[in-house]
Order: sequence, then structure tokens, then C-alpha cells
Amino acid sequence: MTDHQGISDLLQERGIQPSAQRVAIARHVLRTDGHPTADEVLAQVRRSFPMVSRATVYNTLKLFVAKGLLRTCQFEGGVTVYDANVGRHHHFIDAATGEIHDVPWEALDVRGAEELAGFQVDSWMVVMRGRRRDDPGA
Amino acid sequence: MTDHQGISDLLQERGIQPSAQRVAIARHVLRTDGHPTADEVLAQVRRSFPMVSRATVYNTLKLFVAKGLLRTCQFEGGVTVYDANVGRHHHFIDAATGEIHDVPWEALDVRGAEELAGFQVDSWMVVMRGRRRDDPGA
DNA sequence: GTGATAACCTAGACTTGGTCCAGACATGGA
DNA sequence: TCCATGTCTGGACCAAGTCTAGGTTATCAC
Ligand SMILES: [Mn+2]
Ligand SMILES: [Mn+2]
Ligand SMILES: [Zn+2]
Ligand SMILES: [Zn+2]
Repeated sequence: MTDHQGISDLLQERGIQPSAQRVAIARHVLRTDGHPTADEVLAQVRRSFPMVSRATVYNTLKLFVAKGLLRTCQFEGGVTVYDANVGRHHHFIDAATGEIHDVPWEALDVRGAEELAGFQVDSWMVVMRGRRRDDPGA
Repeated sequence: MTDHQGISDLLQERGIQPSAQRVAIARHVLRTDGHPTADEVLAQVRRSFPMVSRATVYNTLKLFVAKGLLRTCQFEGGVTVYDANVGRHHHFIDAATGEIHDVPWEALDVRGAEELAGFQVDSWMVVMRGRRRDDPGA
């Protein structure tokens, strides 16, 4: 799924013309479990594809979102981040580093969201803040 | 609490010099249950105080946040909104209008956030998206 | 009251994340 | 091969937010 041919096929399945730029961007943004900003993706992609333009990165990320390969999130700093994890999940934000970590949907139990009076709730997410614990086993 | 004298006293209690500009800003941002942006506050305040500068509004909102009178939130559009409700609560975002509505803390039951493996969770909030239901009683 | 000092405010320049556009380049079908 | 369409590029542009230099206002000592 992360090799050049596999990425190209994946884009085509979603009706996206697999241009060289789009494949290069997809390689960086679809294979990470991080939450990079557009400019971080641009910097990363330029290391192997220096001529790519900023407009193309922004346009391509938008296209991937429209085609369901990515989603966007906004937590703090007024910056949009891209998330390759498009399934339901929650987020933990490390207040010390600003890092965003995914939290599995099953790790939490949210009750009452569906039957909220006055609102038709289509989706929800828990956003947690705190500090990552030093992993004692690592 | 919303008249000029009351606002002035409130600011002084928090160690904030109650200048005319600060009182005018406080009147608009502390008495609403909406979630206005800084530029919305600026526009609103200017109707009764035309000479107030953008820098003063931004600085004053930051000061109010530092003093615990306001909090900031970022949901979408890469814009910071200010929330006079500084207690624990959740948020519902109307996908059609972009409006942000407060949801009382007790309306939802979230379990598992405190004992999340690997993270020390200090706070959390549920962010819901959907549409506001037409209120049939109104 | 007068003057010194600190606090506060203003206008506008600046930064930055993001969009838009006009022209260049690539692709694919007739 | 030619044309139509799709894609990409660089740079101008926009909008939210910050910074700064200088002016105004409040506070306090005398
Ligand atoms: Mn950047
Ligand atoms: Mn911005
Ligand atoms: Zn995520
Ligand atoms: Zn709120």
C-alpha cells in the first residue's frame, strides 16, 4: 500500500489521476500516523520533489479530503492538520509539545450524544488535553 | 453584572484596570452565550465606541483569557472564538450554519478518559457536529 | 495643581496560513 | 499530429493575528 505502484492504484480507485506530484504527496501524507500541516507536507515532499509548488500541495490535500482519503482537524494555533485516519476516533493533545495523538474509538464510552435534545448529532469526537506519560516499559 | 458599574467592579476584582475600552469590550463579550471571533467583537464594540483599535481588542481578549474571564476555542475555519462560559461543557457545531452551541456537562456521560493508558488527561470535551433540530415548540 | 512615571491605546506595518489566477506543461483521444 | 482537457507553477492576493513606535491617560510624589 505504501509503494509507488500501490499508491498510484489507490488514487485511481478513488477517481484521482495519479500524477507524479499527487503520488509524491500521497506517499508522505497517507502513510503517517501523525497529523501534519500543509506546510509540513510541502517541506517533506520537497526533499524528494523540489519543484512541487505550494498551490499543488494545498490543492492535492483538498482533493484527497474530498475523495475521502484524508480528513482535516483544527485543534489549536489556528492551523489545519491532515489526518490519514479517516475512521471514527478521538484525539489527545499534549499540552507540553502540541503533539496530537489518536485515541481508539473503543477506548472511551460516550453516552447521550445521540439523544441530545434539540440537535441532530451526526458525529462526535472527544478532545482530551494533558501530558503524555513517560512510557515506563520503553 | 452586565451594567457598566458591575462590569467595572468585576474587572477590578480580577486585577484588571477598568479602562473605558476594556469595559466596552467586556460588555459585549462577557454577556453573550455566543462564541464570537475577535473581529466580530471589534465590529460590535465599534458601534458604540468607534475609535477602539483592533490591537486593543486583541490585547484585551488575551488579557481576559489570562485572567480567567474567557477561554478560547478553535473548531473550524482556522478562527479563534471566545467563550464566556469558562466552566466545563461540551460543544455542538451546526454543520449548516457554523454556529457553535454549548452543551451542558451533565448532558453527556464520558467514561474512560481519566484512565487512558499512556496519557495523563487533564481535561476533555466532546465536540459534536450535525444540525440543529427545528424546535417544534417555538 | 504640577511634573514624572507607568500603564494603556492607536494606527499601521508586518507575519503567516491559505486562496486565487494567468500562463505553462502534460495527457489522452480523434 | 492536433486539440481539448486536466494539471502544475510562481506569484499576487487575502484575512487572522502580532508587533512596534509613538501618543494619550491614569497614578502618584511633591
Ligand atoms: Mn508554515
Ligand atoms: Mn490565518
Ligand atoms: Zn487523528
Ligand atoms: Zn462554549
